[in-house]
Amino acid sequence: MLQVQFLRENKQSVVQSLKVKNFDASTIIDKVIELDDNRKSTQSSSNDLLARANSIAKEIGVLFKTGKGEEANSLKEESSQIKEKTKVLQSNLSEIESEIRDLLVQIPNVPHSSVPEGKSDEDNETIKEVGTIPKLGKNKKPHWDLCSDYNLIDFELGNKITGAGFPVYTNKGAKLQRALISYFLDKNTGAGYTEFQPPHLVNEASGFGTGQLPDKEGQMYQVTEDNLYLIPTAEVPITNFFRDVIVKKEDFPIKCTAYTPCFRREAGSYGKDVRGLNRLHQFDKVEILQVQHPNKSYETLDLMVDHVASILDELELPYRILRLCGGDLSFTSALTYDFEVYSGGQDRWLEVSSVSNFESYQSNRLKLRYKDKTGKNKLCHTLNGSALALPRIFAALIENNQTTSGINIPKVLQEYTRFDIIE
RNA sequence: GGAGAGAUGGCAGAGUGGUCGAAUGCACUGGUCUUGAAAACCAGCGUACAGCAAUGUACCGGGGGUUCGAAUCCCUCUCUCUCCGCCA
Repeated sequence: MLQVQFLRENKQSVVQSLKVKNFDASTIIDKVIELDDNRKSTQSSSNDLLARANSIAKEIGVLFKTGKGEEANSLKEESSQIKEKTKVLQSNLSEIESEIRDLLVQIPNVPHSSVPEGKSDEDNETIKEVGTIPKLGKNKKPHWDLCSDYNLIDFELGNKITGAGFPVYTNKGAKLQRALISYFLDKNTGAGYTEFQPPHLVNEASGFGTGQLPDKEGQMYQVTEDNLYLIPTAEVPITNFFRDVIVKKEDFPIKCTAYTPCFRREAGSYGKDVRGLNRLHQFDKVEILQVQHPNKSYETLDLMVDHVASILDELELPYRILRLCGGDLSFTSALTYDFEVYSGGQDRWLEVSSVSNFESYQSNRLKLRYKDKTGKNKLCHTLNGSALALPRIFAALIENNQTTSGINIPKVLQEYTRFDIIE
């Protein structure tokens, strides 16, 4: 959510920048400012009345103390009239405030100046491509075939006990999964991130804090009996650690990492995108997240990108880094780099990480602030990314490393898996 | 699941109808003192909105009510704790 003050001061540039996201902000900003003017004047007349009512109450107190209670009657009369008036003003005010809020949540975050124009993922800008596309020959298989050949994942069993999109990892598949989680967490903590194990269910307030609620309610699994939601990403619980928090500026940067399963309803997905591990209702992910001073957040974004890249380097997976264009950039992000690995069995790029700077967009909603030099509270910047999402890494690893004699495990994982080949 | 207790500022903890945005202690910040530090002393120290400012208004878990006036009384919701039951 953007701040009204910010919109007032930067209307033209905001409108201009949001064109990159294909969003016409002009009318909505005018409406917000108009409502905010209205808010100010309503609040100020209400405050004047309340001030009078407060002083009447004090006067009456004095009158009663000095035994002149009967002189209070006319004051009481005035006070109850004031009460009528303020009641109306107050209800107008809360209506105006909720209208402003409703409008503000419709305005996406302002994209960073480096965000390229574009309508869809086809317009994303490839800024780096690393590694070589594997040449697998014509006997190559996609991961779903490899999974059944080598007994790594039982999709049918998952269908039986839960449904489509809930795979059962078995044998060396389960071990590889566990190895990846440990390896990712070790890499992240090694880079200074503090490890957390958050709850996998969150309450309504947390859903609002990170913006899943009220709009994207349909994307989350809900436990209605207790009014809790299964997390779609660790970002939700971890970011909400910082809801209503004022951090000390010497604490910057705050770096968190967590492994969690992620639950997504993925309503409306179909086709080759959902085959095998490509898109699941439950999947594992290790997330990294930082809270940073506004002056340093872009420096931090670069560091996070480098960090994710170093993991993919070690896994020896070919990957490319994309700068998302305005049309593909998420609602809340100012700048996002996507990581895609090449999965040789399917011959396609798979998104495995998305690293974003939200600037103060999340912080404003969360009320996550720090005290600046003059003691004023200012909004922090938040950033997060996957390091990394498991299923597509799993898919790319087994597809790219398949040989006629088995699937080779990259060196860096072997101390975690305790085997170097799946036969 | 049953019974009870509670929710106040960063923390601890007073406050049961008026001058309480809230005592006191700790923590924190600045100053005096000191070669330096500690101690002691002095001062400051919640958040939001409006305003150039003085200041005003709101907030004592959330919402509603009674009253001229509510942290304090009433209703309701949420959460936490204790005991019992169940249990990894």
